[in-house]
Amino acid sequence: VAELAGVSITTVSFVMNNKTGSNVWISDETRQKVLAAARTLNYRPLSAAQALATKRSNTLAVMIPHVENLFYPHLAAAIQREAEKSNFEVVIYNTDNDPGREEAFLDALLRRGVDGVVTQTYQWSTADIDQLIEAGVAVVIHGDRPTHPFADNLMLDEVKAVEAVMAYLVRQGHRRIATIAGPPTSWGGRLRKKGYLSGLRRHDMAVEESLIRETRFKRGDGAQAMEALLALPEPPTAVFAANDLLAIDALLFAVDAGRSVPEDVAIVGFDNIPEATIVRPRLTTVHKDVNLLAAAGVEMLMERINCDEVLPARRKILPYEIIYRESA
Amino acid sequence: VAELAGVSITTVSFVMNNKTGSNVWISDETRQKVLAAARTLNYRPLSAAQALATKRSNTLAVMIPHVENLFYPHLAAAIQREAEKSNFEVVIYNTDNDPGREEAFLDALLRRGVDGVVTQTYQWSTADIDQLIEAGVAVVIHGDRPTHPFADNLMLDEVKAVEAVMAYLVRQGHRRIATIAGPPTSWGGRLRKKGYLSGLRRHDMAVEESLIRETRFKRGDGAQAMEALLALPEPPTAVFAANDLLAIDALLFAVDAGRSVPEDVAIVGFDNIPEATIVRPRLTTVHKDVNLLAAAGVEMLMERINCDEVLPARRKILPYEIIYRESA
DNA sequence: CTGAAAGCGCTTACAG
DNA sequence: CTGAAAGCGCTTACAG
Repeated sequence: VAELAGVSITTVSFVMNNKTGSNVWISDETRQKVLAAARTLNYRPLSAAQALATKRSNTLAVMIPHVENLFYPHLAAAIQREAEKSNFEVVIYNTDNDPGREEAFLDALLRRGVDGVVTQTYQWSTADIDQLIEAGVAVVIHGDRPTHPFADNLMLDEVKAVEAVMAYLVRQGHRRIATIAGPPTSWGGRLRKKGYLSGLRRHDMAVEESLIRETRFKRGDGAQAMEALLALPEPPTAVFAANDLLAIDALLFAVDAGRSVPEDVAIVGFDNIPEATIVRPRLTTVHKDVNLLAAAGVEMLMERINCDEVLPARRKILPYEIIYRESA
Repeated sequence: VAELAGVSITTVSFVMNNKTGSNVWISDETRQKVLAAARTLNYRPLSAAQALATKRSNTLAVMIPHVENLFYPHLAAAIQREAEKSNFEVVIYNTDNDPGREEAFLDALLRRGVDGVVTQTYQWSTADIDQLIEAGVAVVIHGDRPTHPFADNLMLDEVKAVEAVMAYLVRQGHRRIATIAGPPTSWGGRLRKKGYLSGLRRHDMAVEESLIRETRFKRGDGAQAMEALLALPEPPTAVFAANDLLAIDALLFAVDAGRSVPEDVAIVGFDNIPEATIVRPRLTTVHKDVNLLAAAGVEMLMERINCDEVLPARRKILPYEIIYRESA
């Protein structure tokens, strides 16, 4: 390649990688020559070749379950910024919650030989994760499922967060609290529902099936759920939605239907996406910090990657915070 | 690799790639053997090795200027879905409009040896694009800059779209129309401003500097601009914002300041992002179709990739549509 | 119908 | 301080 400018290809490789370590020394003179040549030739080592030779791709992957929820693009971007600091590339993969696409992602991961992945998945089995681990890829999972002896978990204490929301709602005088729960197939949906249920219990409120609406995490589903809730003979005075997408949907439906929020129904969400401040009234919600998540995730990944043995599972719980705005 | 299951590594490669073409024939028997072995071994060819051997990465890159504008995550996701049909991976790169990150992206592109890229860039020079073309990567650019003899352009007729918006506003009786123009460094900003100006001209309205606010494309900037506009001795009765992010910002500011939209000020945006329907009043805007953009972009890329010579520049203009909602 | 061999562009012991 | 050589895991003429 760039040895057209003086020396051996070995030497070029050494200076490009600053391999001035163990028993390699490059004279300043040749180093300059090489650097100059590289510059004029506009030389850039092909990452595919490097990956092949070193068995390290310097690539991280992140899987996001959908794009329409701004939380995920933001998370992905944050991870990208974070990974750059360690000179890692990141490839972002959107599955739209499609099991087929999750499988395809697993395949792509393995074929590309990424060094690590941070993911949130509905479908992967322990066997799938085994494959990754065996292939030497580090994995951190958002949420607590599936648990795996050699994969890390990264999450908020979502149950506790929702319990705190419930306590707040009760303090506001609410005794009929509904939830728009999201899909039970998602760990987030399950955890948040669990928090709702235990919140009910702690305050001696009965669970009423009609106040629990399971939905997907899709735009539109929140409105539908809210419609059903408002049509109840005895409608709830407050509703906790399992994420902001749903909450905003529900809030808009209520407002457009002529109810006032929070007077007629209080609404609180989860995630704190940017849209939470552009609806009126502004959405009260629990803040899930994308940058914290990204930093912690990449850090855990890096520790695994820069370590020879495969570490046992770790679990990291990040802080949450309730953001009190106008909807509750 | 998987030849532990019978035959030569050549044969494996042949069956994996269905290379049953020119002078290669594989007996059904061996084919089955190989397939079976591959399955039990869970074999997946390493893409890095394939890329190295074939000089083709089967990867597309897309650069997006920011994430906070949902338009771009959506565009990226659409491109990803589209590329999958041709069995291409796509790597998404977010620059946040940072020139340094744009440079880094160029570098990453070249090193990774992507086959094609669709981009929208403020900073790349013709020389930068030359580098890509020479390296054999196909490039399609959103917008019309920089023009390059061997890169394709893909865009709406943004000028005409804005002229249509202006005509509509005039038809509604507006004679004092302002614009929140976005940055003049972006082609979108420039084009849309051009449309605004020519719209003014067509309807014999004078251009008034105080009615033209140049901003970044950042959340918050629209509010600031709207504040200035409303504080004018003679405020505008309508404002065209260069994108929905800005428009929504402006709309919220006006509403929160007690003006009614569109009675006191009409507002129209550009892009038609999902948020446009979650503000009240709902935003009137021009629809820029992400799926069309993605399909056309990937198609142009594929044509270049599957063609031996390098095609001369082409330009594709996509249709736009004004979506009339409540804000104007 | 199938295999041996060279080559893709790098890195890394190993010699000198 | 520097270079020759093997090897990373694939593909692809070329022989047979």
